Amino acid sequence: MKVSIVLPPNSKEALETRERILEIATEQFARFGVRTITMEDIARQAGISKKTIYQEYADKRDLVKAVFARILEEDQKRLTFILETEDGVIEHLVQTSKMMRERLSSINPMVIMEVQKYFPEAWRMFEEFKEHTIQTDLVNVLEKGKELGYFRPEIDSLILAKVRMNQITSAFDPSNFANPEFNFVEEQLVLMDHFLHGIFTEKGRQAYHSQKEILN
DNA sequence: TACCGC
DNA sequence: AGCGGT
Repeated sequence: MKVSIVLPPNSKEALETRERILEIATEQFARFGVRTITMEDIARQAGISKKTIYQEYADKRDLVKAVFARILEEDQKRLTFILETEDGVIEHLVQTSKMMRERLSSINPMVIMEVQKYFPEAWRMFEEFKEHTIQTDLVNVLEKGKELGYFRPEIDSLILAKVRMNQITSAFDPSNFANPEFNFVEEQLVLMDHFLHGIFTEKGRQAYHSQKEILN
């Protein structure tokens, strides 16, 4: 039996078709995987025809890329915004770990493997994001944190930014996912915590922990 | 919605 | 076989 999702008859068309497709795709891909969800599934849930989807997106790869691009963009905005506020270093760190937990635990880990394997262009976008945005962001936080006395003054921001990036990358290694014991989200959070405690001053450590109490 | 081809 | 694409 087919289950059809009935939407409010015309929820004001507040969302453009393109946007609706993107939202449904984002949610469905994250929950069930980019391979198990078909273009037809998305069309059905959106209450439109496949043809309409293909008017907005050239093909499935294009749609997967758009989904990823949007997630990355949103996260980036949230993070740079925090760092632009005065000080903001500690808030940025705690917010980052919160975002990672929320984001990663809402994504079926299988999706990560599928995208690496079957949607290399979308994966490439993620890698570029890592290499440019995350690295730049890290160097900025590290520098600012040093100036404000949260991190030990002798640390090399660029080297440590790269170390941190390698930690992130290593947790994404497909061989990890083969192990059922492996908790992807937990590993990322533990690695981040460990990294931070290696560079905190006492002031930084305390600020981090009290900020965590407040925000989490 | 039917259909093709991978 | 079933999905992407027409």
